[in-house]
Amino acid sequence: MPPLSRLLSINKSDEPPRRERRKEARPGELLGAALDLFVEKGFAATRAEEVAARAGVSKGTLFLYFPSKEELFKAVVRESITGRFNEWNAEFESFEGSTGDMLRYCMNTWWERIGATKASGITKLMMSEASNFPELAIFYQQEVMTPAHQLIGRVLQRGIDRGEFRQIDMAYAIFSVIAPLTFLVMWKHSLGACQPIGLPALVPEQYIASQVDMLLHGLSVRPTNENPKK
Amino acid sequence: MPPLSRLLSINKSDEPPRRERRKEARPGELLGAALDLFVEKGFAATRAEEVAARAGVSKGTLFLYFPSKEELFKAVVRESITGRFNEWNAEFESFEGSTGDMLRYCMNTWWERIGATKASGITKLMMSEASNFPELAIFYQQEVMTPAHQLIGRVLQRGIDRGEFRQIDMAYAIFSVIAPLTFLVMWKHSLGACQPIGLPALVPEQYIASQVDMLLHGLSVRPTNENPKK
Amino acid sequence: MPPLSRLLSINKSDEPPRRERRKEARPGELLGAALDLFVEKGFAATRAEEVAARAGVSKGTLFLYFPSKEELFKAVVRESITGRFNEWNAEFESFEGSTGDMLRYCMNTWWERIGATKASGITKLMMSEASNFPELAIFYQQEVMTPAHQLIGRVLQRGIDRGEFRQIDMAYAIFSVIAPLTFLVMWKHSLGACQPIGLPALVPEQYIASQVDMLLHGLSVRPTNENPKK
Amino acid sequence: MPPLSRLLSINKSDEPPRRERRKEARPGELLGAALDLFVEKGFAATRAEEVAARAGVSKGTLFLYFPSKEELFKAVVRESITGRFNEWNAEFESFEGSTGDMLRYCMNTWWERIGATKASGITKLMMSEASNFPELAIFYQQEVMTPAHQLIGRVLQRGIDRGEFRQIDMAYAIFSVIAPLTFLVMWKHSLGACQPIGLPALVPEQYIASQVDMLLHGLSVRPTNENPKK
DNA sequence: AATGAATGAGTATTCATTCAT
DNA sequence: AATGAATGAATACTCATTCAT
Repeated sequence: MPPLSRLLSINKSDEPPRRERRKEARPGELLGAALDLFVEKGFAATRAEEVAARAGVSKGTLFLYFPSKEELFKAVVRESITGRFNEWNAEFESFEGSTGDMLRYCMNTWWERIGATKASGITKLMMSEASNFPELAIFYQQEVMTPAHQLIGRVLQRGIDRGEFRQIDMAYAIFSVIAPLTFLVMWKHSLGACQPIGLPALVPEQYIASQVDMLLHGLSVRPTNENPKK
Repeated sequence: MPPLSRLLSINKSDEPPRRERRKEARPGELLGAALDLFVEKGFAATRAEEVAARAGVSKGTLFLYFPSKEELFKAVVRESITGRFNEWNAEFESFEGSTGDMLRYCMNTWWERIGATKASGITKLMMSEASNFPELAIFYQQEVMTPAHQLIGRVLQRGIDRGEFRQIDMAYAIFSVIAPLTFLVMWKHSLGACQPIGLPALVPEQYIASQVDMLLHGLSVRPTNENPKK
Repeated sequence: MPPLSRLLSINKSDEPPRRERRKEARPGELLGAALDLFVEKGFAATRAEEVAARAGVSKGTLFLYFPSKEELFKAVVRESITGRFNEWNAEFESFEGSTGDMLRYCMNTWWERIGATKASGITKLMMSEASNFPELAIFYQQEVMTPAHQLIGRVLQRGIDRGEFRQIDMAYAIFSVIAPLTFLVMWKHSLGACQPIGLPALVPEQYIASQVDMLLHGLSVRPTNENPKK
Repeated sequence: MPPLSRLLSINKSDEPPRRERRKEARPGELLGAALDLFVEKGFAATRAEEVAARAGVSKGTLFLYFPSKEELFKAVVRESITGRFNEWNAEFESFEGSTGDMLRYCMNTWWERIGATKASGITKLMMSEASNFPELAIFYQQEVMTPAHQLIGRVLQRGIDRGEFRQIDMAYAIFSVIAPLTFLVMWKHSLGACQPIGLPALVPEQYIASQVDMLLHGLSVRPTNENPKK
């Protein structure tokens, strides 16, 4: 049944809608727009039409590529995860130099490749929506968190083995790397965008430098004078 | 008008809402139920009827106390934030002992009073919903983050002044306290609930102990052998 | 989130919408309206809002009582079927008189109780939508067609046993009763409503009288002069 | 322009549509596919893309031949109805033999040429969709029902005139021929496809034989012993 | 005060139809 | 002529909010 407005030849504006054919590019454009909006507003508060509009297509086109909003969400998460650790593992396998430098390089590189890009939104997304998408949360744990733990664990172990780092409880020490980075992206995607006037903004590079500095001090083998009684 | 203690009762414990009818308790029960659900599912994905049901009242009653779902959300945040730092400031003003012990006490106490209780959900909420409620985010920054920064800043400064901690960039060092604690509540309320089988669970007390340990090492005045070239 | 028009207090007409509370009566009213519309336009072409409007309620109310349009359809069919044959079986069990009279009474009564009422629409519905609702079609076969076959079969057998009717192939003879009645309701709900000008309308009572007459002639024991060679 | 025989090909057989590309056959294949689907699912529940797919062409091609789904429906009905009675009238005009045989031949032939073929779907369609397409219903009445009435009327009148049939109310007696045949196609296209296990299936040829038998008995001139009191 | 039936704007999704290729 | 990507009006369904009881 043709829409009434079309039968009556009603055209609100002079510019006809652009009907570009970009089948190859569509999914990527839609995933990008969806990532932006899901990160910014959350899954439930993001309207499908908004995603389509930001990707420059109509509502219908979105559903041409993703069968439902939920599948779109899953695709957004999977897209940003797929095959990200393989390259990293190789890269750090061949790293030469002190493990301290390695850790610093590791965290700075993470910022450049993940933290500073849209991909960091995935972390925000999962933290915010995990309980609404339990299967995805487990998938994320397996595909992202576990490999990340392993990679960091290997770096720390290298430092200990080479006598650069002190003995630590590895399972929890890993969080000393993960926590500040995770906090950074959460901050960037939430309160960081609502900086109240008067407070100095958090500069990511400086934040990371400070965290690395504190971490390397914390891992150093020299005894501290802190808590001598303990 | 319900007594303030009732209104604030959601901060005190995790005990499930009582289904017995105590008229004066209604707003508090609703706020408690709302906090639970908003934290778990987000603002948009939480249905008003669900909140009412969990509070043991009917849908209509919810709107008797709160004019809209949005106002309910704001009330949840505001109630949970109200003046927590006055007592804390006083408490730590009178603290005697090493600043290291003070910092450890500080972080452990935060876990007992905030992190382990429903109140920690507010942090999760604000991180997740900040961009949907910018005014609340600014309110949160002013009422929670800024006082927290100041309190932590004062503790760290005490350590430096007393020669216990090394010289650091205060603005960023504060994040070395805030980041791990914030990460903990985010984790607890999101991915931590979706532990994939086979991985060891994160035990909050041990996590905090580890973070404190690393932090105090990182703040210690002794030089490290890390990056001797630098 | 309150609808914008309500926040702005836009009221298009002076008469406020009637908010009658009629929980008991709603399902019946909705089923009645749905039967009308499904019969008239088919399942797919009937809009849920239309059903609600004809029942004098809003869209939302419909879904308060029936979880989906499909469930509404099923309820419509089931409602018109439930416990219809019990009374009939008893009634005809106690019939006294010739079986011819019985059959005439049977078909006239069917018209009064079913054919002339909205219930006849169910037959039209099932004939039109059977392949869209296969499970319902089977349900209808079991709950309506099979009992009807049995009832008619018992009547015809009575006539044969009493020597009033000739020997016939019972399985197919039953259709000599069912077919004309089914045709009548199909006609009434379809082409009968589109009588082209100039043609005489089909008067149900006369149609049934004619069919009964033909049927009883057809069942009579006297030999016919038709097809003597056969 | 495809030859008429192609356009009408849907009336001739039930053979599945050929997927090989014969450009000239497109409209016919589309009409065939459309008839199948409209009959099976109804107009509203049939998707244009499905019709195209079954005809082995793309969605766009359908609208190349038919300006809208509604026009496609009308074309399906019109094509299937076109002039069928001229040949029949001539055929039966020249029939020799008893009118009983004529009527039997007539009904059997109808089954072979119409009832057993896809063309019978048109009857199902009109019965189901008449109220959604009143103009088509009137068209159908004029082109199919009225000629059919006249043809049957002439046959019955021949029997009466020749003393083979008893006096009857012609207008209604005609329905004694039409009703069982119409019922048969409705059954075949609806509930007949949902035979519940355990029940014997309706065999069309036997059904027709039974109906003819009953009809000829009913039309016979010999008095019956039925209702002697009346 | 409390209830829960009723409302209707809003949203995901479908699908007839268009049009660039 | 044919394709199928793109469109957007239409529709089922949800849920915050209202209000008669």
